[in-house]
Amino acid sequence: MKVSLLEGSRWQTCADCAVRGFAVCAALDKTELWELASLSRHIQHEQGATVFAQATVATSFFSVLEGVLRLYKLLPDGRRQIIGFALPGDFLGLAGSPQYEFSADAIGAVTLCQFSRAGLARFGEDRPRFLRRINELAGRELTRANEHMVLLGRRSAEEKVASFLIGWRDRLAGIGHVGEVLPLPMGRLDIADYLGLTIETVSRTFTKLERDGVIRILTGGISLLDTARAEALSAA
Amino acid sequence: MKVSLLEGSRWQTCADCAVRGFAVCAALDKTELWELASLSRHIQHEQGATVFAQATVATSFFSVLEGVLRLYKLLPDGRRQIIGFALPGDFLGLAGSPQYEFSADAIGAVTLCQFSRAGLARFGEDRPRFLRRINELAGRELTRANEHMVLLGRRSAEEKVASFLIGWRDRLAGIGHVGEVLPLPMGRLDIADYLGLTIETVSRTFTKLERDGVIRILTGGISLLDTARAEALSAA
DNA sequence: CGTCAGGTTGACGCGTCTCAAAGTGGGTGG
DNA sequence: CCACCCACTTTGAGACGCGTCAACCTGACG
Repeated sequence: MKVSLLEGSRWQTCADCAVRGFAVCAALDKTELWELASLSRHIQHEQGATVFAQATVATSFFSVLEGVLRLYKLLPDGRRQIIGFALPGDFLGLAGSPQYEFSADAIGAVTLCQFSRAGLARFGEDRPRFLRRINELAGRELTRANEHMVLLGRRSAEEKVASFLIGWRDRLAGIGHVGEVLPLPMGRLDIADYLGLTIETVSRTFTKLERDGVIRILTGGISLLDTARAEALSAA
Repeated sequence: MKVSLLEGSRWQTCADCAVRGFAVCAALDKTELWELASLSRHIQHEQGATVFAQATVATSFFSVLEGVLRLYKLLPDGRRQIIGFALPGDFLGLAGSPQYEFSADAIGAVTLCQFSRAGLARFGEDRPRFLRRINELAGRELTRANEHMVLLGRRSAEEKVASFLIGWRDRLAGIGHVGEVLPLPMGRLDIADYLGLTIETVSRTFTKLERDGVIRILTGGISLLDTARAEALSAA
């Protein structure tokens, strides 16, 4: 069974944008929205494409419209840490540094709303409501980062995988996903690099969770059989 | 040899505050500074005191004036992850959530500038310059968090310790610390919980680095003998 | 039906954790 | 001023979880 995620949504203008309700622009009124629209353009990337790379000049901000991206940092010797996955509504560029702090690439096809750094900075300069919105998103990101640190530093492999599944389920729920099947558009290697594990350990842990009746493994996703157990592991 | 850190600095008004140049208030002009001062009060905490605890109602924001705090999250079973150390100039409360996301306690004596949540929120509400300053600090914090994730997920014990030392050196340098001795006001257990290791592993790794001529261990700090080597380990 | 990328499984080794004991320095009270 | 105490740190020995290396499986696609 093939599991898909947020396919087929389309838009015409900012006002009826699919992520209007939870993206950066949620804070704006109609007039501002029009002005912002004039600063943005939609871009698409296909599976695997790199949207921007760590340490290159940060010329743009992005807001995700459709699809999922992996955000990661590389060590000189090639070790990779995925610091997060970006979903529709997520804003990229919060760090505000002149170079990108991490790389981002598309997992599956993605559609983004692109803004020039300078343009958006000028737009926001004197709009407290917009700035507060940015703060809100940054705060949320910071909270996620803090929880991720606990996961990476203090949890076992099994707890890591369970936390990831629960966290992913909750994020998808937050953008309106329903259904008893949890799509996992990223591969095992991405999950491993997100959790600070190897692909083999992730695979073994999935198998163990399935053997224990906590999940069922499907192609492209899983199904949570024993939610309580998974949540316990994830909180533990 | 006892190593001390930022002892003895005093202030009278916000205008000649010790952290005036790099705290939140750096963005404010004289008039605003006076208004902000009326919203704040100085508080002190002694060694080991908890300033605020995870999951309690977040009634205040804080700006660190003197001393060092550890910021940490606890798992139900007592495992602890230190997500960062707060130094003079650091602002606490960026997450903006109604409950504190983590606990903070004093390592040694600390002096803080305390603001009521509501008061500061009102103050900032319509001051873009202040909001942008908050954004800047949040961005910096986010960058640090991202790097911390790489450290926790993808580095060996030796690399972790070296990264910690280099990072700590740079942060102290950033607030004006000079001298060839690097003070470490936090204990080994704090370092372990910051790096996602056990105290024994941290201790062993310090010893190894000393044996290899990279550092010299002093009471309350270290001295970096082979900076290049330490930096190499830290970047690796 | 062959190919290929991604996923799974197994055997083994290593790095870090665990448990235990001894060392060290600062502070306190006699 | 010394002796004791206590928290913190260091060191050692052994166990174990996860990484490594290698082989095999599976499903999608041509």
